[in-house]
Amino acid sequence: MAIETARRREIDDAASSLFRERGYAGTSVRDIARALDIQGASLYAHVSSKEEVLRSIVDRAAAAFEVAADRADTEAESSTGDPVDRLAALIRAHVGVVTADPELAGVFVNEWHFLTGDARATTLARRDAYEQRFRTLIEDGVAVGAFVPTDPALASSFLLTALNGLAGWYRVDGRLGPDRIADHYVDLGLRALVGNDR
Amino acid sequence: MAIETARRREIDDAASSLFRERGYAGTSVRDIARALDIQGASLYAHVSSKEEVLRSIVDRAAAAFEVAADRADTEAESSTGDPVDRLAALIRAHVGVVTADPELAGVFVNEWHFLTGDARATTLARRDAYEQRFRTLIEDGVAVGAFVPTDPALASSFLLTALNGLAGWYRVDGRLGPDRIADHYVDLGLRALVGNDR
DNA sequence: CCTACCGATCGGTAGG
DNA sequence: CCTACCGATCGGTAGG
Repeated sequence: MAIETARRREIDDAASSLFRERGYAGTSVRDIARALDIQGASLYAHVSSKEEVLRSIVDRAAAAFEVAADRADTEAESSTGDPVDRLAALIRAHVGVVTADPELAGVFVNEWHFLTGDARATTLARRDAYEQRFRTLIEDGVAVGAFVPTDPALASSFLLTALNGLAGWYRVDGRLGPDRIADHYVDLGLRALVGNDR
Repeated sequence: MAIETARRREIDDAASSLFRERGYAGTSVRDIARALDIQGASLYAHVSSKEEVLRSIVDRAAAAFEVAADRADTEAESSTGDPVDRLAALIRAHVGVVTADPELAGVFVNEWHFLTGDARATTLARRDAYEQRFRTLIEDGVAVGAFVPTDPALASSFLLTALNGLAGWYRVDGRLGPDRIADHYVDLGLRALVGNDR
């Protein structure tokens, strides 16, 4: 785990915002420094490389999604175990992470592939595992007849890209707040899989 | 309209592939040239700037989506006028464009914001107009009771980001072919909006 | 389409 | 966190 000072976190936050707007490759180390009112070279007092900043952001985002999904799953499963409720909780958790920090989520979704080496491989594995939660849940739901018979891999890709798309267009001062968006996304996502009106 | 020679098109194709993989900012002019086995500077015999290449790709992609949507709309409307059928045709058209040229579509979806000036403004307007097709169709469908009462702007964002997400993960040699994917995406998209099983 | 070259900017280091 | 600096690479031009 990286050392985490207040300044270090300010760097991540400034970088998240820039990476989301202009992309990782389109953002220079000096752009990040300028946002913090320091010299470009001064950034290296806190950070060993530009990629380390991306790594830090992506790691924190991945953890946020995983923690939210873990909590959603235990809560929903302990209450009913119904695949419909569990998927609803998972969708709500995902939307919650995105709306709580759209910069963080946006970088995780769109910029992770600029990572190299182990960080890239590890991130890919975490992304796969996260998507697997959706896929397995859909498989289970189809198996017990809670969901319409559909291709679980395709359905989870459809759903997850829709949820991730939110990280691209969500604005804090938008027309709909996080809860209203979550409600609608749960409705849309479940209806796509459940088929009959509930 | 730009001059279109065979070589010019090869440049676009090589660039599309690179832009989709590494992003516009992460791809150098020399990367594109290398893919064509020429010198970096030689590219400027065919092209006035790196951004012009992006502009050309984005314009062609935008036109492909518009043409496909126009055709889908006239065909579906002339047959029934049913919002469900019209949306099905629109989804199928969109998936068709993406699977026919995922590089072209991927660059349009993810790299258009690197455009500047008029090209950026024009592209933004075309994207808005395209999304408006979905939104209006959903509004109409809700109004006549063909779709579940839902927020049309949110529903169209949900749907369109799911469709665009396909440009990120679709591979020509993947498990499912274009038609199967289109079938499933139509099912998922319609079910999300129609609510009761058909 | 090539060679030769341009100024600007890139990520990063040295030494304080 | 700063100044001063590094080699490499960037998009692009001149002249053939």
